[in-house]
Amino acid sequence: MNTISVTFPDKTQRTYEQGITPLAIAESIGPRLAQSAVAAEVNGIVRDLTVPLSENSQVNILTGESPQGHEVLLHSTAHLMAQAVKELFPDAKVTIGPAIQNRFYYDFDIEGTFSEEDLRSIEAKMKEIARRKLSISRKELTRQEALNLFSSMNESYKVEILEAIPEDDIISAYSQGDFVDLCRGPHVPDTGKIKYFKLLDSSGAYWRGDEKNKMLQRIYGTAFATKQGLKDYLYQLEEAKKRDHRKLGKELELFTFDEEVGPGLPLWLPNGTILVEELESLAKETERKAGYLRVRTPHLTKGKLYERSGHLEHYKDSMYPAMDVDGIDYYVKPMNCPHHHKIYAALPRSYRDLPIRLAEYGACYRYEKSGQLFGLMRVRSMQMNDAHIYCTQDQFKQEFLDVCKLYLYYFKIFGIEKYEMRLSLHDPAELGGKYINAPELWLQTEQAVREALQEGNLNYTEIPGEAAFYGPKIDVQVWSAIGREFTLATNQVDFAIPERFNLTYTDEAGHEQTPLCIHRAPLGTHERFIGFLIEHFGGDFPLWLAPIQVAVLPVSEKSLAYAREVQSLLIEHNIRADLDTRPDKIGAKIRQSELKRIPIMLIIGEREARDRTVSLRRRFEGDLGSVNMDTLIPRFVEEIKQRRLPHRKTR
RNA sequence: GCCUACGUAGCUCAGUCGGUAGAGCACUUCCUUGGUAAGGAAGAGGUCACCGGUUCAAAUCCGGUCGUAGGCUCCA
Repeated sequence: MNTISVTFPDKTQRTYEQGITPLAIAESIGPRLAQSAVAAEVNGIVRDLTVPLSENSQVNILTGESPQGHEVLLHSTAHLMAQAVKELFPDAKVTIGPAIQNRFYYDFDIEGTFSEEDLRSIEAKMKEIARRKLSISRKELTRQEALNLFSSMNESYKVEILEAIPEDDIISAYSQGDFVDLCRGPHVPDTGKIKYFKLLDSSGAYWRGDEKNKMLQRIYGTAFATKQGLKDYLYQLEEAKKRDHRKLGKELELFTFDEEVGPGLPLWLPNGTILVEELESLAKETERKAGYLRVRTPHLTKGKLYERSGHLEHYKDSMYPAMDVDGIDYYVKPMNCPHHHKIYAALPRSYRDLPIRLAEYGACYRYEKSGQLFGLMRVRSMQMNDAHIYCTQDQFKQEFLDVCKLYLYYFKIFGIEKYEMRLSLHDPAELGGKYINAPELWLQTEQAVREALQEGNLNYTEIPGEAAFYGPKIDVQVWSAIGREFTLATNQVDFAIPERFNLTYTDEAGHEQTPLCIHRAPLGTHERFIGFLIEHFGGDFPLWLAPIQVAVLPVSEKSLAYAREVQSLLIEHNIRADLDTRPDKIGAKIRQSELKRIPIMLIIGEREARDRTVSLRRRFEGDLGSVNMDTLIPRFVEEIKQRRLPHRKTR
């Protein structure tokens, strides 16, 4: 019998008989490894544990705790669920069931829907099948065999998938007991490997994600290699719910929605308004230093402007319908750009004036489809920290880089560590169609953007074919504590202006030239940004943002007069201070302030009144002892001015 | 927009078989004047989302509308 040499990740080598399976290798290393193995990475490819090895190989036995192993486990759990569904609902047709981040789903075509009880009984059936320890085996089929098999099973979706598989791909099916599924694999060797799982929820999902197709029923679930892993994940989901900006927004009285006002139209309560205005101050201060000029424009505009801008042609579905004013169509604005272009065009411009950076906290209205609305993250009325930079070709790279640096400046202030910049490029094949036909301009600008990013040492990924119709763009993705991904900031280059708005400047030689326009919103919209911040900070805002910065808490009415003095002193120094005059005990007042997540508490009893001091208590730090107000106030003022982050880690 | 679920006091939520509305917190008043996460008592607070239907009788059953949530799709 021939032998082969197997190399392990730690570079050790062992010799085995040719045809040995990774499972047998795992057994030879130790029973515990064999027990927890779910798949094997053979020469860099994740494979089934039961595939025999025919040649010298590098082998990494994967347990369900490795990322690749976890994916296999999740995928196999999806199959287990499909088997359970087929046993309970024989008429259900299976479609696809992939693993996603920490979860899996499977889409079924059934009559009606899955109820909560259905999920429970499916889960119970899954446990039962898992206990049967059915071995999971792979079989490679010819296209015709596969078509015959799935046609005979009446699995029309599988037949449809088969028809779309390219000619030379290997077609494989996995079976466990009576259940057979068309699948590329790999899978765990038997259902007994699947121990710790939970079905999370069900919902509708279109076949192939296309709303023209039939609505299928999707079930989401999760699975882990260990009991603790599952427990931790479910705990994490619970914790994430506590940080949900909609829940915190209510608890901390930041914003509200009202049925009579309308969906997606947030009302900012006084506490939330403080957040909005602090962000505005930050942006105004930053932009003033960066040479931006502030402008203001109306909310209503004639349709003619949006014909010129191209919005009515490309964007009409997302605009509120026109209102008729004296026989002329007027629209509420969905974007500020056309107005800013008009401001640029209002005066003759020389190359000496450029770059011109026009900034506005402009309110916009977009008609989002009702199903898209989501708390503050997706709304119909919004305010953007918008600006448009008009510059020459020569100035473009520097201007673009400066904008990107602005992002980083803001991210540092907010302690945003995880973000991703996505550079969306045009697709040359669609010039003149999806993209305006200016091939040289595209290439030249995209290259300038790349260089700007590289010079700024910014990490980014390139996404071909995702640019706006008028130019390349950078979107900045961030992830909220709940794990939702959001496009917060955007930075776009606009080529469409020259032809549509006739914007010009006079160059050194006295010739008319067309400027480039950069459209940028580093904080995106107030609504989404604050929604994100609420989740990012879990409601514990840094001092400069906290709606109530200081709670003044008198121990009893005897020290109320001095407490009032302290509050006035704080307010004089522009510190937002609340005074708790309720006849509660000090413990209760502290609890209330803690629940409201007020960062600083000043406790004032007779001792403090006598010594003219305060007892300082900070959230997450507790009692910090008695301090003189004269030393305390400059410290608070400085912390606010520098916009320092809280001591505690925010994520 | 589509699928599904949900909508009861300011908030969080009970409410059985259809028989006319409940708790905790918050709020108001009173007692208590206290020392670092809940002192005590009383009171007030509801068109059970809205509209219609079935019924002697609807928070409860049925239909519609509005809103919210989880998805699908799309985006700041």
